[in-house]
Amino acid sequence: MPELPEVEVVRQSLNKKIKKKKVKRVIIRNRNLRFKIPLNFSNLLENKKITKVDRFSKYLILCLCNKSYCLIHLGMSGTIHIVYKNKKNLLTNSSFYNSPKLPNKHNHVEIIFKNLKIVYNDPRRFGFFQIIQNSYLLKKRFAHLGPEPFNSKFNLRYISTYFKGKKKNIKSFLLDQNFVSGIGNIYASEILFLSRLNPKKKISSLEYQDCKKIIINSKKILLDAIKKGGSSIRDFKNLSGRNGSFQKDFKVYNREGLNCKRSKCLGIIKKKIISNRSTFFCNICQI
DNA sequence: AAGAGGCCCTGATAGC
DNA sequence: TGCTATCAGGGCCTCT
Repeated sequence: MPELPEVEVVRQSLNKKIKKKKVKRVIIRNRNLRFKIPLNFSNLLENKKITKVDRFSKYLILCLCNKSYCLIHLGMSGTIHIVYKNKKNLLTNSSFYNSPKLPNKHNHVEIIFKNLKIVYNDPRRFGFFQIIQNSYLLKKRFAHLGPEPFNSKFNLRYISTYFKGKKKNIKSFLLDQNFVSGIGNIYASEILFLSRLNPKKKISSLEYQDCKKIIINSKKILLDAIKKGGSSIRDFKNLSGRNGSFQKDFKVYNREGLNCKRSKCLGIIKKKIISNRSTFFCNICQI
């Protein structure tokens, strides 16, 4: 489900709902996620105020009033649902009518506040929760991750330094979170289409202009996706149960066999497995 | 060190 | 209807 834009959309709505609210109670329904939720997890959250909801890359960060942090990663299939406690609220809140029915299977964690609770659901269990004790450890936790595309550190000098001595194709670098963090399989294909670059192209053959395009278009695609509420393929919805709409803007992802959307291009979208993931590109305008 | 590949897990869908 | 195979938006680990 979630690449940086989807996680950012969740962060924004979550921040509105739980910022400055105190965690009353935490219920663990199922500890089994990528990392097993530790027995003292509830204790570390209960009675703490959420100062704000932050994000880095694809990680949600609940900032707690005692300067510790609760990391949430949604993995491939993690979703967060919001449930209002008060039935009157339910009936008057318009978002209620758009809300998906709360799934009853694969709910792992419920974080309960005074008027509402958030429920974490994750069928594939690739997501996780993790408490980080302080900002130093938080920094350390993210130390292996490259800059987000929005960061000014993601520049030409950085890219050429990083590419030195490496030989893979450009698609696998966009997916490499050590190189640049936040881009996933969907947006990697879209960024390369916009840059007119073949995903199989080796980084050694990239020109100065190509790298420039990658920098600009990474920001562009992700920002555009955030603005449109993310991409809703499968079950991604924001907390109000609304779909994002960026999937309508996909130029190549999931469009195998269809015509290229670039004006006057007569190409057909092809699908190839690159770095173990489906990759989509136009066979004519992406050289 | 870099790169390829496998693995964690469940569910939806396609094909027989 | 029911079986099996394949695929899915992430990230970590091991082996060469």
